[in-house]
Amino acid sequence: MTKSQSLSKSQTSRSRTNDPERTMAEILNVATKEFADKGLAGARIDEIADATRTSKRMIYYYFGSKDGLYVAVLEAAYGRMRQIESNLHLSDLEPEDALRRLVEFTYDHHQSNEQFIRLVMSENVQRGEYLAQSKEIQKLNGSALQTIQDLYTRGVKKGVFKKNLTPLEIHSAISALTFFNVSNQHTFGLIFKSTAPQGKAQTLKKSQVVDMMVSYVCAT
Amino acid sequence: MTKSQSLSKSQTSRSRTNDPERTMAEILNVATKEFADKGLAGARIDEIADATRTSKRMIYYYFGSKDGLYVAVLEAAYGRMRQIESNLHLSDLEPEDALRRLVEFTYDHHQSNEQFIRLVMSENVQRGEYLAQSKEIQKLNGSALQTIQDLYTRGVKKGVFKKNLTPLEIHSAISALTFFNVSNQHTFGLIFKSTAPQGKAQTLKKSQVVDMMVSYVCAT
DNA sequence: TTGATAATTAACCAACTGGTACATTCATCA
DNA sequence: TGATGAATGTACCAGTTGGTTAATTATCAA
Repeated sequence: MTKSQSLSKSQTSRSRTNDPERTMAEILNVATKEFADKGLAGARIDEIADATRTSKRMIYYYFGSKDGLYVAVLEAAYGRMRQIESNLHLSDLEPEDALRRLVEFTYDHHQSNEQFIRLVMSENVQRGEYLAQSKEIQKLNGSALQTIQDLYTRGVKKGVFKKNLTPLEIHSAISALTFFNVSNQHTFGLIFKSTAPQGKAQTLKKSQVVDMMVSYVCAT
Repeated sequence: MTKSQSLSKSQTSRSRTNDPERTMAEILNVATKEFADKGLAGARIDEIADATRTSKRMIYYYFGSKDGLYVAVLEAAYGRMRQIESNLHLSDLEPEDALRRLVEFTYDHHQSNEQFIRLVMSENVQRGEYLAQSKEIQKLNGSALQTIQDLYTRGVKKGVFKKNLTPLEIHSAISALTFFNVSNQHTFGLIFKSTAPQGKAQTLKKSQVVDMMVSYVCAT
């Protein structure tokens, strides 16, 4: 327990802690929630500040502007994403199993990271204008494709995969099927809710997405 | 040439035309562009008004509020969409050809109606909050599914389609593959642009989407 | 200890933005 | 024709919002 914590909380003027790292991290954390929730235009700097133990001034001190904060949030979110992605160990598995595993992982990952998906949606509504400003982003392009490249090459060599597919095609298809399921759940739910009475269930089940990808990639 | 046009344009006080239908239609039209472009929170009533031959007052006169206008825009966009969708004649074709045709149509349609896609994205960022307010929306749920239902049943009877798929599953898969391609083009383009040097080309080609759907729906 | 710099607070502001009050003109029908 | 309601234009407003000014406190190297 530090000395500052032993003071009464109602004291307004006494005892401040300087902890830039924690302040920045907290701002970024709260801002991520807010931007994911309301988008760039819908988010309010004042609300972000209020949800923080620090003040609005600090946001401008560390991030310069609302846009600057938004870009920082995007960078952090994409960074986290890449890190998680790189933790798969697909090279131990047979190509077809590896493909299944990759699809299942991506499905679950999108399913449980709605916040990230909402940030990506917002950014696409803004035509990638802010993501383009980030220099960090350039670095993380290849990794996901490399994983697929390896897996696919092994499968083709073994004769179980169709020839002439590109890693980008495969990645796009997996992304499309798993992303849409989360991103468009609300409008889809409204339009087809009477037809699909499965409660919270997604319209595309995990097994279906796996089947689709397997039947597409595997040789007939 | 009407009498009003023969007057000097600098005349501020003379000659007004009352044309409520045209006024409403123009507002709706401009608002659709603006909301599709910037989203609900990003759009500005003043900018919409300025892009119109009428005034901001008229927006409130006819649509009550910014939200009201936004809901009207959503309704009109979904209505147009449904109408176009219903103009396919798939019952003349063999099941497999009909499926191909449906996928191709949907692909092209999404490709050439980015405005609609952007509205749907915005609305999903807002968790469907405004679409849910529309009573019109309830009416248009079944039609797309009915088309697929018919087509699918024929295919199963003929033995060319897999059994135990639902129309909703098929519709979802087609939507996902064609929607994502447009909706996420910007972030995807930024991350994989160095890897995919095809200029404006989408990452998922039409033929690929058709192949995926055919190989998924058709019996092996 | 001290002095320079980094971190933080609180009050403030000008521009923006959704919305409105009010006066006025058009269209229509008795 | 004239009067009544619908349609429209102008000017305005109050609350919001991103951003700032200026003063204060913590931190740490010399």
